[in-house]
Amino acid sequence: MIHGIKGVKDLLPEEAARWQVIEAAARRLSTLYDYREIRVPIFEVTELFARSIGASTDIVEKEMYTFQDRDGSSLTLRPEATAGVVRAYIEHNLGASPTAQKFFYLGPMFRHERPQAGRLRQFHQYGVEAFGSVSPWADVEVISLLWRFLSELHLPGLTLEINSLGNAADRPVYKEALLDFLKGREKTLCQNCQRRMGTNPLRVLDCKVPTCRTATEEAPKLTDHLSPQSRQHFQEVIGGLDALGIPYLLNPRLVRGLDYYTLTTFEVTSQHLGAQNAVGAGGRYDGLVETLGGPKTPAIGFAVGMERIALMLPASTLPSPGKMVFVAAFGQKGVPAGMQILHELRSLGVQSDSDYRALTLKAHLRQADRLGAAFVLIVGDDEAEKGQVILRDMASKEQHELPLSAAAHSVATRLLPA
RNA sequence: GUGGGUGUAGCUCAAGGGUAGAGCGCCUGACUGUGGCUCAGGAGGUUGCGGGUUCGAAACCCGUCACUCACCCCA
Repeated sequence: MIHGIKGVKDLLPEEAARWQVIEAAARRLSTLYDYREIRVPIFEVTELFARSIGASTDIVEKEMYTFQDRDGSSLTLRPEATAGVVRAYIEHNLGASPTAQKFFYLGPMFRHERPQAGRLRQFHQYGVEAFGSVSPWADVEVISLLWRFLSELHLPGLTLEINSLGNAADRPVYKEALLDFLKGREKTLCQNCQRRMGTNPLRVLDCKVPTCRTATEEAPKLTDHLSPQSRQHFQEVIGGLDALGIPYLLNPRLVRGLDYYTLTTFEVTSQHLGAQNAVGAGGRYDGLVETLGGPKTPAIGFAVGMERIALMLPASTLPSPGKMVFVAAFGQKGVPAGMQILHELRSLGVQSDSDYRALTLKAHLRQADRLGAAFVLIVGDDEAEKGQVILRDMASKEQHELPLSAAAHSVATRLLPA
């Protein structure tokens, strides 16, 4: 038997219904905030991701699905969507538009990691990107949209954490200061952190090992090393969140894994997930458009993991299924008559079904019950000959006869809102 | 890439060397043209796969594959 690829899952109809709720909320709220949908390819030239995400990040070093095209060029299944959106923004010269360019996207991403709870090799993200504004209010808007989206889905136990990484000039200065501090206590750090000192010292702050946490208790804080401009930007973002009543936690240890982030970074976590507890995250990336060959353009965005949201989505947010009509058609003359009614019902916009395998009335009614039909139209040979059908209300068991020609219309007016 | 856990009926799980079981689901009948509920009956298994130990293996050993959780890292 051929089975699916490790870490790549099928969404069966029952679960797809949950996803539709999530996707509908994403589209509705994005539109409400005046973000427009953008659809970019799920694969791009490898270099795009290497340049944007950062050549020395885990994603680029060991997690990308990269393959050779027939002409020998290297292509990669997108591990995230920001790079592709920025590429499209530059390629179509969207920055030339007089209005701010704000986009949202929805779709699959690919990373070759060992699967675990809330982490798959093909996973799905909803995200937004806002180009063109340096204003802290752009940061606030993006965070506000993220928070509203998660709130409207009634996800439990959420925490919003926020930090500033400073601008491109601030970071090297801080990195230096942090390294000086860490060198003094290298021995007390875990193996991982000793390695991180060489690769990405900022991540040492993010370590969960208790001894590392205490060792870095006194570490210089990123927020203390911000330039006045960076500091002011951060203060204004915080002030904006306060003004809108969005609850947050300042976390000076919050460091993000992608190289392109600058200034504001944020992350929403939940206590109701496993070890992979980040529901959504994002930040500002003022240098990325320029890095990829576009005009100097400030930008900010977020991405949320749909699988992680689906894991937490309470049953109460799921809509109840619509009422459907089942046509129980059997016998030489009953079947054609029933199929005619089924066709009419569907033409009138009534959700309806039949079962071509069922040969007896009993079998039909059992199927109707399983499908949760509100009404059943019974058409056997007797009814077909009389030109009548029986309408059965499944809940009350009440039945009455209708003329065959008027049956579909009669049921439609009964079910559809006037 | 590393480590732990688990693989038995369609599903959830028992049986821990001696005849493979339960609940749910499915099928049939009671009800020959009326669903659910009840009752009676029935079908369904190379115990993931390959080897080994043993008179005898679902169980013990080795290998392998799959799933799963965690590390790294991330949404």
